[in-house]
Amino acid sequence: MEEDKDIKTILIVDDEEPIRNILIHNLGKEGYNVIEASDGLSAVDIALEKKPDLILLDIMLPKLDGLSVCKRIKNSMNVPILMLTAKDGEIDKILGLELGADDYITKPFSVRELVARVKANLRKVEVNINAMESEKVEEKKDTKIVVGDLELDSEKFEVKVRGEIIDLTLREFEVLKFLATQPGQVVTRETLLEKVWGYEYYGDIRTVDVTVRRIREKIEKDTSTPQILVTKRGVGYYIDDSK
Amino acid sequence: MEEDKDIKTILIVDDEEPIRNILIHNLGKEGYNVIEASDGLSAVDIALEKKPDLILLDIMLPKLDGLSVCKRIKNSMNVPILMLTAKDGEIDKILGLELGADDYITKPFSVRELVARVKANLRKVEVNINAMESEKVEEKKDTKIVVGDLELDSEKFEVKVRGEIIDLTLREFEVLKFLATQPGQVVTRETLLEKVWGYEYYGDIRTVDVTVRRIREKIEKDTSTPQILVTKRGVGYYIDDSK
DNA sequence: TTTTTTTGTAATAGAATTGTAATATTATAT
DNA sequence: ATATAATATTACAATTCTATTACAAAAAAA
Repeated sequence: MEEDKDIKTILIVDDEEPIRNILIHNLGKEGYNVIEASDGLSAVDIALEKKPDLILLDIMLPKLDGLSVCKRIKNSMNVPILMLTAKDGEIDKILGLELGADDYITKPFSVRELVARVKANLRKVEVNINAMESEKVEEKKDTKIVVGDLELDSEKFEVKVRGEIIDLTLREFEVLKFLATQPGQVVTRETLLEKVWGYEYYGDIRTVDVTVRRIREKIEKDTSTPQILVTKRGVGYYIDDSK
Repeated sequence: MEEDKDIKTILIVDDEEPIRNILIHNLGKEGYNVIEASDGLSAVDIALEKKPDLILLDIMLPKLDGLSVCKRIKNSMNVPILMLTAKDGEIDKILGLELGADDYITKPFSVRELVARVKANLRKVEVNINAMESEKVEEKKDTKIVVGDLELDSEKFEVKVRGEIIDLTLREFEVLKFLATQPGQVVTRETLLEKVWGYEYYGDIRTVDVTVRRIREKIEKDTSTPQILVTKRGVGYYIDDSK
C-alpha cells in the first residue's frame, strides 16, 4: 500500500453543474485534486494537458459526446475512464460501442458507490504499474527506511529506535518519515506543513514544533539534546545522519 | 471460407447486460465470434452445444453460480475458462477448489487487460496442442495460516486461538484471514471492504469496525486491549505479529 | 413459510490525537 | 551582558477517529 503522498487528480466531465459540484465536493473531501470540464471538446483538451489519474465521463455532452471523448482520450493516453450513464436503455447502446472504458456507473448513483469505484479503479492502476515494474526491476518497494539508529516501516507504520519499537501517531510518523527520506537535509516548517499537513492547511506554523517535540519525547534519550531529530536554528529540522 | 476455421468463438457469461455488451463489442472488434449467456444454467447448455474456444465466466450468476458452471463444463469438455471475480475470497475458491479454471481476472478490469488475457489463453491452448500441461495459476493452497496464537484453516473454515477452536461467521473469518495473510501489515477499511466484501459493495465503511468488534469478542481475552487484531489509529487494522 | 442467525446501519459514547496559545528557555548578535 | 528573535515546553481545548450498543434488514436454516 503506497503512501498517498502523491495526490491523485480526477477529471470530471459533465454538463450539469450541480452534478459536477456534488462530485467535486465529495471527491475533494476524499483528498483528490478535482478538475472539471463541461463539454466534450474541452474535456479532451484538459485531459491531454493535465493528464489526470482518472476520468469521470458523462455520456451526454455538448459539442462532443462522451463516446467520442472516451475514444479520443484512450487513443493517446492510458487513463482509467469511468463512464456515467443515464438509463438502462442508454447503457446498451452506449457501452456496446468501441470505447475501451474501464468501468461504468448508472445514474442516479450513490456518492458512496461512485467514490468506491473511483478508488477501486485507481488502485487497479497502481497494482498494474507495480506488476509491470516488478518485472523489470527487482524490489521497488521503498517501504523501509534506515538512518542510523532509526528504522521506519511504512507498511507497518512502525518505528524502531536502536531496535526498540516505538509507538508514534500517524502525524508523528509522517513527519519523521518525511525527514528520514532525506537525512541530513534541513527541512523548513513551511515545507513540512505543505508536505505532511497538506497544501490547503491554514494552521499555525508552531504546530510543527509541537509535533517535533512529541516525536522527540518518544525517540530521543534526552529531549534537551536531540541526537536524531535535530533543529537547525533559523531554518528548520533534519535527521542527523553524520554518525 | 478457409479462414473461418481460425475464427475463435468466445462465450461470455455475465448477468449484467451492459458488461456483456462491452465485451461483445470489444472482442468482436478483435475478430472473435462472441456468444452470450446471462445465467448459469443456460451457460452450461450453450457451452456444450456451441463448443466455444474460450469462456469468460462471472462468478456471481443467477440460477447456478460460476464455480458450479465451471466445474460442470470442465467435466465434459476441455475449454479454457477465464473467471471474473470481484473480491479476493473468490480467487481463493477458484485456486483452491479443483475447478480447472485456467485464469482469472479481478473487477474492475480494463478492457485492454481482458482482451490481452483472452488472447494469451487462446494462444496457450494452441501451444498446448502438443500435450504439455499449461502452467496454470500456481496452486498455492495456503490452507493453513499460523500467526502467533492464531491458527486459520481455510479448508475447514476453522480458527484456533491458543489451541482453542473458535466459531467465526463467514464474514468474520474472511476478514481475519485477509489480515492474517499479511501479518503486521496495516490494512485500511477501504481495502478490506474491497477485498472481503467485494468491489461491487458500497456499504458503510463502519461496517468494518463492527465486524472487527465481533471478531475481537471471540478471539481476544480483553476486547478493550486487543493483542491480536489491533487498531492503527488513522489507518486501519492489522494482526500483531511482533511477539 | 417461520424461525434463527448473520450482517449492516445508525446513533452515541468514549478515547486518542492534534492544534492553539501562553509562557519559558535558549541561542545569537550587538 | 543584554536585547531580541527563535525554539521548546506545557496545558488545555477542539477535533477527529474508534468502540460500543441496539436495532433493523437480510440471509440461512428449519
